[in-house]
Amino acid sequence: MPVTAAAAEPPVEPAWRQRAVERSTRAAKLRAEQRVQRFLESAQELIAEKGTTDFTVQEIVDRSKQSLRSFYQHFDGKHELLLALFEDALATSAAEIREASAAESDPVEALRVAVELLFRQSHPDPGVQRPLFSDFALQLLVKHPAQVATAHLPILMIFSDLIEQATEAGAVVPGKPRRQANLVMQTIMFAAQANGVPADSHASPVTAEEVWQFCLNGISTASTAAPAKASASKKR
Amino acid sequence: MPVTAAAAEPPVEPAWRQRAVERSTRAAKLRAEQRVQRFLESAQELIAEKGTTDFTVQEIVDRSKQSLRSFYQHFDGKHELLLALFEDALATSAAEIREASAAESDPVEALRVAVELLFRQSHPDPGVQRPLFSDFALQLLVKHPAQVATAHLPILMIFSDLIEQATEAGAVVPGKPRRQANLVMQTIMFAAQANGVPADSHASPVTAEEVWQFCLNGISTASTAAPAKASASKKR
DNA sequence: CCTGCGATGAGAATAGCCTTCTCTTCAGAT
DNA sequence: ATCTGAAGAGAAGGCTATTCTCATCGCAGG
Repeated sequence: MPVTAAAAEPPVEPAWRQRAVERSTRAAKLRAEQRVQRFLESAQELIAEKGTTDFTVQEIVDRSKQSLRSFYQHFDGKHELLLALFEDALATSAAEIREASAAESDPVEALRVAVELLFRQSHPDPGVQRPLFSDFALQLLVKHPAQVATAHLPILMIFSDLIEQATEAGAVVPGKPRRQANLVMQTIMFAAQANGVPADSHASPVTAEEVWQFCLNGISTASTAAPAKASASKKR
Repeated sequence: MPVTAAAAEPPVEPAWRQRAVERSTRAAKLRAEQRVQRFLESAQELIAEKGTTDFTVQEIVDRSKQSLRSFYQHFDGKHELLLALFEDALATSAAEIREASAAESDPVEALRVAVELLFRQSHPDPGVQRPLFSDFALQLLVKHPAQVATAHLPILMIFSDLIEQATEAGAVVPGKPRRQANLVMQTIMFAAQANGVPADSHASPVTAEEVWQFCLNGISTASTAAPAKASASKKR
């Protein structure tokens, strides 16, 4: 078994060689990225058109005028492609939320704006489907929770920040912003998702306003430290 | 085209014939139910063993010592079977919750018990997997929300009742119990589900206690009617 | 110009599933 | 005893993702 040559040996590796290789490589990398981009765009078109992530790999390939061979050269599989789109969508979403909430001076208002915007974004709107937020996100939640957590991170951070600011402003009692943000985020996203469709007639969908009130109250006194030996009811 | 004979004609339909047919039928129905039962039990065993709903129909068939032919005679497909198990599981869950909470005299305590029990039940425990609550439930949520709503109904009722009682006891301010119950239920179930696995190391799972506090506060002042022109922050 | 190599295209082949179909067999009702 | 409908056995169909084969193509180095 020979010693690993290309692992970590800058001293014996002539710099010119590296540069040469790098130059050779750059062009190829660019082409590859363009191909990847075409796959991604085709996939997004299909999602927009079919309102589902149930298209076939073949469809992506056909639409992007490329080949299966190439697809699997660039992606580990359909799953990886969807994951890429998913993270992208959430990052975009996060950016929008951050921007919208930054426009508010009052911390509580900022939080409210963020909550309502996220609610709308997560809502299965008739007209503009967002299968990446429903379809795929839930699948992912079961099979690869860690990836979901990663993808949620940007949004989580925003809410964490907003809650912290609201706390500092004295609008809500101190708690653990990160954990509170977690609960708030999940409540919003799932409530929007689960109540998006009429389902049974006797249950009208939950509104953004309701979710907002629920969450605001929810974090207003979230005591987490107390061991609470079932004596929670008589605290204070 | 002959007139429909067996549709709805009690007057011309001799009673003895009905009884005769009924008698003929009963035995067959029993046998059918036994077969269905065997399928269901085999499926549950598989779920318990594999911790997933990803078993094949063939496996169910083999284990139950029956045939594919028979399986599709009794179920519309794998989906229907899972749905049956799902509803059953939730109904059982509901019964447990109702029983546990009924043991508490204080309405708030009763609600707390219910929340924590549902949380535990929805939690992907290492050891006792409950794929019906995660795996399948989420799939269903995307494709057949109405069926999920139906299956959730029993549990929803319980929480609705509990909240109402707590309200009457003056423990929480009046709101819309049904809608509040909806939010509470979803928050609990999804929080348990999403935070069951470690995911990323920097985020320790949410605890039952946290969820309880969050929900209790959440419904403690859920004003839904007021247009709330951002004046919410200065309540009381 | 030529040559070799890695990336592509085109599409066949593989594999895993659910679901349906055909052909028998069998149990129970009349 | 016969007839009918349910059930067993297993092949066949259909749909996908994924892999494999072979022919091309673009391009950097000789």
